[in-house]
Amino acid sequence: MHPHPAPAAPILPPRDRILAAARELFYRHGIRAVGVEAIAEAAATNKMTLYRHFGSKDELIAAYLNQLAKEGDELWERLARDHPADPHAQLEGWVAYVEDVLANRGDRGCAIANAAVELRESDHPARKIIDDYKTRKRERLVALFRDADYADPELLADEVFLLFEGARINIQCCANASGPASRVVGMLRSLLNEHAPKR
Amino acid sequence: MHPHPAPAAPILPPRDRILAAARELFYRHGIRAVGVEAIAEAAATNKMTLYRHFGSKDELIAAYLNQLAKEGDELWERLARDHPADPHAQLEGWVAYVEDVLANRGDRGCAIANAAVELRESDHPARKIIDDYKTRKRERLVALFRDADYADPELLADEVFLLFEGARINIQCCANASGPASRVVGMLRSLLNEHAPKR
DNA sequence: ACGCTGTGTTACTGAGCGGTAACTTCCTAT
DNA sequence: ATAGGAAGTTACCGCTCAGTAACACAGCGT
Repeated sequence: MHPHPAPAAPILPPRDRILAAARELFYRHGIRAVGVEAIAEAAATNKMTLYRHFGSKDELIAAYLNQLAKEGDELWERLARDHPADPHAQLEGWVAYVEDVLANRGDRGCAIANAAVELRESDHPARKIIDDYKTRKRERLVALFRDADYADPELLADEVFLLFEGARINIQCCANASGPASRVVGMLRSLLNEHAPKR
Repeated sequence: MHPHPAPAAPILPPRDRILAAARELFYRHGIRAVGVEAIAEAAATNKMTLYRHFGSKDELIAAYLNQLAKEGDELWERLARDHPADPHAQLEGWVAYVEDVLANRGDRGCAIANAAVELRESDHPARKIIDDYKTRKRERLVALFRDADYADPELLADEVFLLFEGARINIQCCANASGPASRVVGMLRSLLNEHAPKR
């Protein structure tokens, strides 16, 4: 009942509300399809406050993508923390995460990949965030396969990486939910087993 | 020198020029990023003529996607014609096509998949075209693997399909050209060999 | 009391968008 | 020769967009 610091206040500062609203709307309807006014309104605030925190829509987009990239990175850190010095378990944990993502009805694909499709200007501030994130993700997979003593970790990582990327883009092309994406987790597990290194 | 029917006239009727311009601009800059005025101008015509041939931008988008889908379908028909009753050769032909596509510098991914990302309204006329095309493509691959007597043609087709889709989306996320996509042709050939049926 | 800072509110600008009206020009079929 | 239709031209409508100005109002620490 303490009024001021509100231990777990349900009301966030405007900047966080704006970022949360942008995240929801950008992901659901697309970046170019959503105007700043709609975001401000969804954040229960107004355009002026939005522009005080983010100098332009492009900056807001960059902040949106930075947030997503940060959360993506945290997944890997969590995997490493939960299974220290056990790359096999980390790989399994990642596959479980993939399973979760693909099981989610109403998934609209990878928000970062979608942003790459929508933002094609090569000088857009978002491009570096996108490229860096995807490169980092691929390198994490390679490192994991290498640490797990798989032969040809680059090739295996690329294969696994592309299967997941393909699944998430294909979801958006098939109203039919029983498309190729529904089988990808099985493929991943098979790949891990088939190429399993010396045990 | 006959003036009228112009045997191989370099000047196409307006409708074709508009469609060609739309194709170029939509693919290069994105559908939402390009206005009808710019398309008309690039087609060396004007907005009125554009609207006489296509009732709205959405109809133009649909025509654009229909054209792409038709050309995609023609690839498969050409493969079947070039290698009649030889599904193995057809598969090899498809891989060669994939190799061509991925070797192309400045590739911006699958135009149809990109459209799926940009056009999320579930009632957009483009959605059906997109879904149908991707479903058809997947089924063609399945049929080809089945005809070629591969075991589990659905699984193999999905794997190959998703690898290609993943490669084309990933190209747009990596300024770095030596990304995972550069290895996908090798993966495809390995898959075809590894799972090769009784010869 | 004071000022400071962050927020809300309203109204506005200028540009670009999709789409249309009205008229002219030109080619072609008869 | 003439009429019809397709194409070009210009100007316009209404709307939405990103971004800004000016001002009012709060809470806060001093």
